[in-house]
Amino acid sequence: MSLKYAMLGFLDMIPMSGYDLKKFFDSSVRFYWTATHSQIYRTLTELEQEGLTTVEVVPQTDVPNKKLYHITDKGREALRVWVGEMPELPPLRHKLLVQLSWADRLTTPEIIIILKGYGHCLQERLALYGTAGQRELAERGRTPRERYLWNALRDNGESVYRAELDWVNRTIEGLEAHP
Amino acid sequence: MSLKYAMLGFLDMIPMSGYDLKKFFDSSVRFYWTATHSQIYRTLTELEQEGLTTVEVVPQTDVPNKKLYHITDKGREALRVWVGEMPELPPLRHKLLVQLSWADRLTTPEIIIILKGYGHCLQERLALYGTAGQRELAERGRTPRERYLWNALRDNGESVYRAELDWVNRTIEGLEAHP
DNA sequence: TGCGCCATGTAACATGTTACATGATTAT
DNA sequence: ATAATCATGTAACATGTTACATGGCGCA
Repeated sequence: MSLKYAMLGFLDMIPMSGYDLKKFFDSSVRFYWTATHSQIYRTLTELEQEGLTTVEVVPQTDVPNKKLYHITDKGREALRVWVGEMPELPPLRHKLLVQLSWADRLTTPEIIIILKGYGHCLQERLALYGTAGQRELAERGRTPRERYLWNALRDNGESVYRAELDWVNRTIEGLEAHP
Repeated sequence: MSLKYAMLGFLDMIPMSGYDLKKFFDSSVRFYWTATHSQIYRTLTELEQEGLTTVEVVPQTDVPNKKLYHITDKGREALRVWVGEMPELPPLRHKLLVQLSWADRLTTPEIIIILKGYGHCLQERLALYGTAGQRELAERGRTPRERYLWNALRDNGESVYRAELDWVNRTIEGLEAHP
């Protein structure tokens, strides 16, 4: 369900096409929700059928036509209700941790290589959070409170990834004592 | 794919039924992978078709018959290979963060209620990590290194959830300055 | 009398991924 | 030449959830 409302939120900022939505997902929400273009086009059709959006076809010269999706009042109301729902812990599906569960089949250096690989991914992600582009995104919020919330989202990602990076380093150190 | 190998790992400890597997998932792996019984039975059929397991039907009196799944040599080899794969960041799908993205539609007290609700979930989860049962689980590892790894898994969960809990409290404090 | 444990499964649905499919324009 | 950008979509598949279906035993 979250995808639907993530999309509605974007459409409530400004009407856009599936192609535009994909770009927004890749550039801003990438860190806590992802979607492929197949999923986005499918979901746009559903949103329209449910009356949460309407479509406007914009003819363009030279480039293909664009279908601009506008949120309806019903869509805005549905979004408001969903945003107020009680949250739960996201169901974790952490491949690395499953691998480590059964990693006693590998040598210690092999396990360390895997952990280092994961640490490298974490560092890349953290570097992205630090870029100017990501900081500016939060400044596009429409009210001071929205800007505060968007910065809090970045803070969440940074904190969690940093905690995992510390854990990776701790775990490698401990492993070196297990030959 | 992870589910398949999470199951193979359990079957390599001791042959068991789908019912047993479900209990193991609920009691030990629950924190970083989950599965419903439908999924487990479906996957067991697949594992058998791929020759990674064999089945032994154990007649029982009074209770329904049991199908014990045994891992094969091919299964053990497939597990070893999978465990050595290079890890990636798990794709995050964090409903709370999507909600917060669009939460400017709510009043500040409403947002704080949601954050507090999430903080409550985190505390419950952290309390589980601290119980004796969870500590003992790690002690069932078959080698010192496996016990070390299983404790590291618990450490990962604890660290990440604690980081999120700190973030929740920080964010609530900051929000109280935004009326 | 009703609930939880034991133990299996199927069916329908929702969600997410990958590959297939088209086709013009612009930059290297 | 060839790749990227713009812009749409479908088909097949993989994965995950919920509801339906059965049936005996032991406990409160």
